[in-house]
Amino acid sequence: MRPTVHDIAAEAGVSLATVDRVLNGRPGVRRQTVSKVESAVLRLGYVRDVTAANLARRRVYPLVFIVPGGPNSFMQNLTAEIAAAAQRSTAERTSIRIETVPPFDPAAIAKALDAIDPKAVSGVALVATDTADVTEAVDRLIDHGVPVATLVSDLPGSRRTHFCGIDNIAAGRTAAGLIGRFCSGRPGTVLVVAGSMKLTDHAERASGFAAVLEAEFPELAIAGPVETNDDADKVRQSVEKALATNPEIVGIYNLGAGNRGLIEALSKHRDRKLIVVAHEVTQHSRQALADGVFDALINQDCGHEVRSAIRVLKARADGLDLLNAQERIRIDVFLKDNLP
Amino acid sequence: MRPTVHDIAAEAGVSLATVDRVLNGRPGVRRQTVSKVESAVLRLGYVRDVTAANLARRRVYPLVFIVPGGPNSFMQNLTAEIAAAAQRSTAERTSIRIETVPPFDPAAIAKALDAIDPKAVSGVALVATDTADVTEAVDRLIDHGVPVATLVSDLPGSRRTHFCGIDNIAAGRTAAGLIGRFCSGRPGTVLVVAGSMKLTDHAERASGFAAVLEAEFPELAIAGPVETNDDADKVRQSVEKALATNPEIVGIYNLGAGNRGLIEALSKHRDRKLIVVAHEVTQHSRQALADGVFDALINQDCGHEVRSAIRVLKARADGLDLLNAQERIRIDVFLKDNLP
DNA sequence: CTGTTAGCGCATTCAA
DNA sequence: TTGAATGCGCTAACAG
Repeated sequence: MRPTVHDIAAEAGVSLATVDRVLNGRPGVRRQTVSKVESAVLRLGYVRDVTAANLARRRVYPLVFIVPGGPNSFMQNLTAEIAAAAQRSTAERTSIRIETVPPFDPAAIAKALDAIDPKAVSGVALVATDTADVTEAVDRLIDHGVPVATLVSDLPGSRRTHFCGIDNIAAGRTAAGLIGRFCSGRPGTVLVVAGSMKLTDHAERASGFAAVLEAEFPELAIAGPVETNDDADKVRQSVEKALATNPEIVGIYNLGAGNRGLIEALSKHRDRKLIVVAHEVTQHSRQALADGVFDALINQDCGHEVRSAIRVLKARADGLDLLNAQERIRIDVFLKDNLP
Repeated sequence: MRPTVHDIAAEAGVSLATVDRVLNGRPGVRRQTVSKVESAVLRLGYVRDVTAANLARRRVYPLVFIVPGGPNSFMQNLTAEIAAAAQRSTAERTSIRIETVPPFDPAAIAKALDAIDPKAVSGVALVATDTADVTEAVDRLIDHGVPVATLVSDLPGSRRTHFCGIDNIAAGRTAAGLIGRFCSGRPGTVLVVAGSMKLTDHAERASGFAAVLEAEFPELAIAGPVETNDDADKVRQSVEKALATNPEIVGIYNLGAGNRGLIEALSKHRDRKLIVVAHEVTQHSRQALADGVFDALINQDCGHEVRSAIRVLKARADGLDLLNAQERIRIDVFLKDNLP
């Protein structure tokens, strides 16, 4: 039978209320008494029953998610996953608010962060752009004691609590390994398409990609990265132009969004046998992979990211520690053979 | 404020105890009264607070895990993950017993299953061999109302509650896609090495592999599968013999265990530039991938599998439903670039 | 068949 | 600075 607060109280020769004060670090207890309780806790190996505590205190965790709006399919999936988590909120004792901000608008993110009342919230998660205003707004929340998790794209300069996303350098390296091997020694150029180098995830993918391609596949050169702000039309135009002007291109790595544009551009060049790797499984990219238009997709499970963010923020709000292995977001590699 | 049992009692004009009887489907309540309560539940949109219920009834979930012993690194990792989960048992209200049985011994598994007292257990998980005795023993437990989850390798002929593992056909297909593309058109033979075709996971991988290789890479023939009972020595001998006698071999797919033996055999043939794909990240396979001895590894996250099994069995014991997306075990594809 | 009552393990008034 | 008493939402004796 595991010990309860009653056992501690008896063992320490104090009342329930005093035990509770010590356990929760509340003031108004003599040094002497504190250590009496603490040693009783140690002696009996007491661990608090969190569910009972949450019941007694009627705890709910008000959480805010800040995500970019716009046509980006991945972000729409992400938002849907947050909404799904919000549906489960009573069972999980959470209360989730989704705040949509315009895409690629650091000021809007900073403003949304600053509008949050630190006392009314037990955690914040956001898809960040790596800019000074956002970093500062995040650190302000941290200073007010609010746990902040970055989602999908990290904010390395900040003091954010946790990053819920993949290792994007490794993702870029993986893309290079795949393209390099699929090209099987054929020399040429690989076009790299990105959304914005101001996004940490994009910048990291580009650097990981370049590192491996240079080191292991010297026969392949890199063109770009061209920046498209994740706009499908710009992606289409950029790729069409590159394919028209550069006959050396043997592969394309789209490390950002806008796969729709890429697919359109490729539809006119089915004869060129390009090796194409892109990110995120969406309706369009899935079809392209199945059709052999894409050769591989690198994916992050945004459902996992959202669930992880919630677990991390809740745990942090209570000062509990978490299961690291469970929070590691995997770099999913999909060929058409293992598409779920 | 979400409604409680008190609200239901008031709304239905009955006592707390009666509400509880109806909610838990216990007998001894008039038809009339039952429907009064049920309609009150519907009207107020009541959902039970599971944590409070578990507190009141001091619920614990006694779980049994049956796993093969022996030198297989993957199974050792799996056992370690179960042990880690057992450490967390107080917080998760579980009580986990690990039962180790000799590897490749269906009778031992069946015996262990039959030794379980259905009344003393709320769920069972096992790594199954697909044989009649095991299938029947599983179905007997199911008949006694015990939820049973298969772990890693499924038991398709049984009425098991859930399979915690990867889609092994897709895993085999993926291996074929990888080997096929990495061979880049070079004709030859791929040696397939398996543990035992009596294991559903191995059989499924072999069939998925063959299907894709035949359909998409007609220049590649298949030799095998040779069965090794996951014994590293047998793997080494089989591979050495095949490499010595068959100069056509350009690739190897080890869909079972015993990677140590494979690595030893390959160490004498570094000049042959073989494409090698194997399963499961372990100490040895990880090193082989980093060294370029292996070209890719397909992995299943056994920590995830164990956590999933626990969630599934607990949910099933209470008749709750679960988050399917969270329980899908991914086919991890590792190149040396994304090895964690 | 139905209701009363006393907990589960913990937090929190309100007095002392 | 400390303690007694009450309640969180639910279950389970025990009566009636």
